[in-house]
Parts: sequence; C-alpha cells; structure tokens
Amino acid sequence: MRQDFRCDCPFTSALDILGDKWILVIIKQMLIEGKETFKDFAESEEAIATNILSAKLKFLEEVGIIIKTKRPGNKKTNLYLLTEKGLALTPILVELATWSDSHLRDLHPTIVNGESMESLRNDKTAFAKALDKKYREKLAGN
Amino acid sequence: MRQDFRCDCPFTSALDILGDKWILVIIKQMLIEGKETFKDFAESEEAIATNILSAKLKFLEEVGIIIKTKRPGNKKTNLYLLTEKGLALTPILVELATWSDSHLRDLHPTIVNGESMESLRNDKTAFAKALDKKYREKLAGN
DNA sequence: ATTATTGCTTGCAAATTGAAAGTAATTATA
DNA sequence: TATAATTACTTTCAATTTGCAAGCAATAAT
Repeated sequence: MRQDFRCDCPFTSALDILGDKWILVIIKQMLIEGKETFKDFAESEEAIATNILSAKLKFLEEVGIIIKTKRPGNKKTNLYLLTEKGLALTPILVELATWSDSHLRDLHPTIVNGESMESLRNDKTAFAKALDKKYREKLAGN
Repeated sequence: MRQDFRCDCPFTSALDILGDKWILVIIKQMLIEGKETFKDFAESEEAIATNILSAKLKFLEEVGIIIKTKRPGNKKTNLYLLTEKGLALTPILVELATWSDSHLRDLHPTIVNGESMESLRNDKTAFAKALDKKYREKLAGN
C-alpha cells in the first residue's frame, strides 16, 4: 500500500493519511480504550471487518504510526502499539470529540455524556495530556 | 444521503461525519483559501471530480456544516458558506496541519513550509483565532 | 442572437469496502 | 499428549463508493 499525496498542502496531506472511516477509530481504540491486539480491535463496538482491519494495521505500520511487536514469551499474540508519531495524534482526537460534544448532539442525541466528557469540556489540554501520560505508562509497563 | 452513526462514541461519531478523503478538504478550502462557489472547489489543486463534489456539498448542507445561498442580484452562482457548526471545525484543521508539520515531512518532504506554517508553529491558538476572525469578516461582507 | 460560464447530472469502469468462510500457527485443556 | 480453542490473519465474492468523461440546462456576457 504505497502512499500518494494529492498536493503539498499540510491539511490535505494529513487527510491523505488520516482521512478515512477507520484509521482514527483504530488509533482511538488504542489510545482511549487500551486496545492492542488484533482480537481487541476486531471485537470493538465499531465492528470492523477483519480484512479491513488487517489492511489498515499494515498501512499504519508502514507510515510509522504504530509498531507491531510481541510480548516476550508469547509467540502468538501480536501487539500493536502507538509510536511517537501516533501518540502525536492525541490533540486531533481531542478536538474531534470536542466538536462532537458541542455540535453533533442535535443530529445524534445518544452520544455519550459522562464524566469523562465533563472533564474534556472543562480543560481539553489537560485531557489530552492525561491520555498521553496514561499511554506512556502503559508502554513502560509492556 | 442519510447519516448513520456506528455507535455512541463521540470520537467515532465525529468520524462518521468527517472521516473521509474530501469533507475536511472542502472545509479547508472554504476557511483557508476563501473558496465559496462550485467552480472554486472544482478548480482547486486537489482536483475533486464534480459528481463527488456535488454529493459532498449536499451532504455538508444536510448535516448543517455549510449553507447554500446566492449573492443578491445573481441568480446563477451559488455560494457555499460555513455555518457556526462548520466554523467550529477550525481547531481540528489546525491540529491536522500541526501534525503534518511535525510528523509527515519524512514521508512527504515537499509539504509547504512558508511563513504561515511558521506562525502556526509559533502559536496555534492564535492561528485558529485569526482564521476564525477572517472568515467572520468575510461573512459580514457578503 | 450567440457564445461562454456555472452548476450541476448521467453513464460506466475501477477501486474500495464488507460479510462470511476458511486456514495456519500457537496455546490451553482433558 | 492428543484435542480443542484461540489468535491472526487471508480469500472469495457481492455491494458500495469513487472517479473520469461527457452531457445538459439555466443564467450572464458579448
């Protein structure tokens, strides 16, 4: 899966990588929901088909957003983990959720609205920072 | 084009609307490049096909991100303008460009790197605010 | 009156997505 | 230790989406 860029615009180029239905959902699952194995992603509530999942994970690895590893001693289960390049997507995800929270409830009234949304509303920089920190701690643990 | 949401997750729901190759590119063209007519979009460097453009503009209008108007006295040229819901996407675009600037240059070395990128790097909140202000002034002028 | 422009739509081929089933390599269990 | 279950995929094929090219109707300019 070789990547082509439509032009030299930084906005468009980001969307050449991220502009699709699944890429950022997978990254969200890793960052927010702690998912890390093929099975984790395949069983998530968004219900991605396994062939698509396989292709997207390959692509994400190719462009350096995730790395594929294994836990020492386990030869079976692959772990997919965010790289620095992947972790740097946190602010984009936070802005997406912020926009949903404030502008998508009319179209989609059942969007979750718990205490984590409250803390997002309260201070999104802190929210992003906390996500980042939590993920780095998880990485240190693996 | 009726919209279905995959689940109640705010991240995923934003991507149900925005997660595609063209939607945010069109919004970027409006916000950053001042494009507002069908012709403007069709002639942009990203080279969107007119049938796709037509479908995406319809969708954006349906979900309330843009409105379709005409300038008084002109019965021919349609104007597509961002609503508040659309303008609220500015921070997402700014974060996309920031990520491109810092993490996409290895894969795509010819991404533009002029003085506007400099000012984005310097203070992205101010950058977003300036874009927002400029667009509101344009709206006031129409 | 004629030509050009704008904003589309239509037709069709190519690419992408998705559901379902199948496979191969581990790992757990009787 | 044989058997079953789990994990990580791949394959097949149908359906949907994308994209190119051409066409068309309404308005505006000459």
